[in-house]
Amino acid sequence: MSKGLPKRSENYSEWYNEIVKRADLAENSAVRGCMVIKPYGFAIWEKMQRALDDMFKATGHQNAYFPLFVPKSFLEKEEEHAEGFAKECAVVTHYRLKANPDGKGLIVDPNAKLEEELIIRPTSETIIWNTYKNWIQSWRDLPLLINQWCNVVRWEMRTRLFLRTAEFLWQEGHTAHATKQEAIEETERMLGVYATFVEEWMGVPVLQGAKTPNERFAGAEDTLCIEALMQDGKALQAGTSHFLGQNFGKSFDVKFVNKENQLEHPWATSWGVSTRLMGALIMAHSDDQGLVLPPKLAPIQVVIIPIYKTPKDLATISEKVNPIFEELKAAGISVKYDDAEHQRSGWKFAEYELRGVPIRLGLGMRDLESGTVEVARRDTLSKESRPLEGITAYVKTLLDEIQANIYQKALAFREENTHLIDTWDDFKSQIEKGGFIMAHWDGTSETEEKIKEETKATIRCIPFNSTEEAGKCIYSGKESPKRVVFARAY
RNA sequence: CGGGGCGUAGCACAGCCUGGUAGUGCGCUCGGUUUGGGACCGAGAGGCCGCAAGUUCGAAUCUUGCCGCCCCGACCA
Repeated sequence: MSKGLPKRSENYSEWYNEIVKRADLAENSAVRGCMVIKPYGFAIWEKMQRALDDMFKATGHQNAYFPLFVPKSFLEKEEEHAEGFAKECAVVTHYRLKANPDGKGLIVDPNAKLEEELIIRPTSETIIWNTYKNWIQSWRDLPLLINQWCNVVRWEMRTRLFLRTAEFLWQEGHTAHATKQEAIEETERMLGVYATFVEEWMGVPVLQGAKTPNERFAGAEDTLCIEALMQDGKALQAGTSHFLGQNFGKSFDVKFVNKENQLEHPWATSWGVSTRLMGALIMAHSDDQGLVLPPKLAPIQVVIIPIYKTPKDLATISEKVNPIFEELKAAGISVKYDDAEHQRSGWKFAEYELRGVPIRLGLGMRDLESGTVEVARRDTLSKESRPLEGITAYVKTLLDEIQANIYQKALAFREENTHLIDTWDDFKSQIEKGGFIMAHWDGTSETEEKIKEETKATIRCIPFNSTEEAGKCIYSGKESPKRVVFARAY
C-alpha cells in the first residue's frame, strides 16, 4: 500500500482527491458526475445536518418535502430563473421501457412519451411556489417558514467530489412573508445561521456579504453569501441566502389578503447549503497526514488504541480501558476502542490520523505501570503523557481547545492571505498567488466581466462589515465608495 | 463540443516500439518470527489483457471500428 499522501503544497487537487478517497469519505460512482458518499463521509454529513436542522427549528422553521420532478411549464414561469437553470437540467421524457424487439435489452417505449416533460429539480422554488399558491390566502398564513432536505440535479460539465457533483444533497429553505422588510430580515437571519454554523461547527471563518448582480441567483433580487478561503488560496462559496422579492409570488400567482383587506403578493426568500460544505471542511483544515476534523463534527472524537505484544497483555489493557471508555461515553464523548488484532498499533495511528479523529489515546503496558496514557492531538500532531486519573475531564477540555484552535488556525491563514490592493499591476500579480483581495470596484458589470476575463478573478462578495472608504476602481480608475472582495473561486 | 491521455488481477501499474508460456508492487489466504509510528520471511489463490472484426502458423502487442474512463478548455446561482 502506498503510504504517504501527495503533498498539499505540490499538487492540491491530487491531495484533495486522495484525502477524500483514503479517509473513506466518498468515491465516483458508475454514473458520470455522481458521487457515492461512503458511511464515514455520510456520518460527518449527518452531524452537519443535525446541527443545521436544530438551528432551523430554533428560528421557527419546519421541514416538509416536495416532489423530485418539476413540470417544464413550472420552470418556465419565472423568466430569469428559467434562463439561469435551463442549461443544466436533466429531463424526463418517457415513463416506460420495453424489451428491444431487435434483440437483447430494453429500449424506451416510444408510446410512453410524456405529454409534458418533467425536469429533475435543480432547485425547488417553482414546485414549491406552485404549492404555496394553495397554502397562502391570508396574512394569517404568513410567514410561511419551510425547509426541505433533499437531493437536486444540475448537469455540470465537469465535476469534483463534494465541490461540484451532478447530483448533490442539500437543504433548501423557502419562506413567504407579508412584508418586504420581513423577507429581507429573514434573508439576513438565515445567512447569519449559516455563518454561525460554518464558523462554530466547522471551524471555518467566513466573509459575509452580498453578491454583485452578475453573480446573483437566477430570479433573486439580492443574493447574500458566505465565502471561505481554502488552503490553496481559492475561495469557496459555502452558502447563499436569497431575497426573491415578489418574483415567484407574481409568477405563480400567489396572493394574500393583508390586514387592510387588500390583495398582495407575498415576499419570498430561499437559502441553501449543500454537501459542498464537506469539500470546504476537507480543504480548510486537512494536512499532509490527511483529514483534520473539528471535534463537533467528528463521528469519532476519541480513539483508544492498545499497544501490546501478547494476547494476555491486550486483555490486561482492555480491562483497564473499559471503565475509561465507559466514562468518556457517559460524558457524551463519541469514543472508539480499537482492539482489532489484525492491525498493528502503528498502522492504526496512521489510519485514524488519515480519518481526522481529533484525539487519540494510546495505552500500553508501560502506561499501566506508570498510571499514564499517551494523548495525541490531530490538529497539532503533538503527543504528551498524561496521568490516567482525571483523563475524561482533560479530554473534554482538550476537545474544546482543538475546536477553537482549528478555527483560529484557519482565521490566521485567511488574514495572512487577505490583501488590500490598490493598483492593477499588484492585482494581477497577487491573484496568481491566491487569497482574498480587497480592492475598489466601480460598481459596473462591464468592469467586473473584464477583470474576470483577464484574471479569472470574480467578485466573491460586497462585504457587510467593510468600512466606507472612498477610492478608485482598480481597473477603470473611476470612483468607488468601498472595497469588495476578489478571488479565484471553486 | 475541441485538444491530450488511458483501458492488463480487488487497487496502482509494467510489458506493446521490435508478435512467441501473463508480469511487478500493494491488498487477500495460510504458516512462522514480530509488535510504543503504516513489520519481516516463506508458501499460495487470484486474468476473456475494454468489446468486435482483420492481418498472421501465432496477437496484450500490428490494423480498423466501436465502447468506456481521466485530464485540459468551453460551462458552472
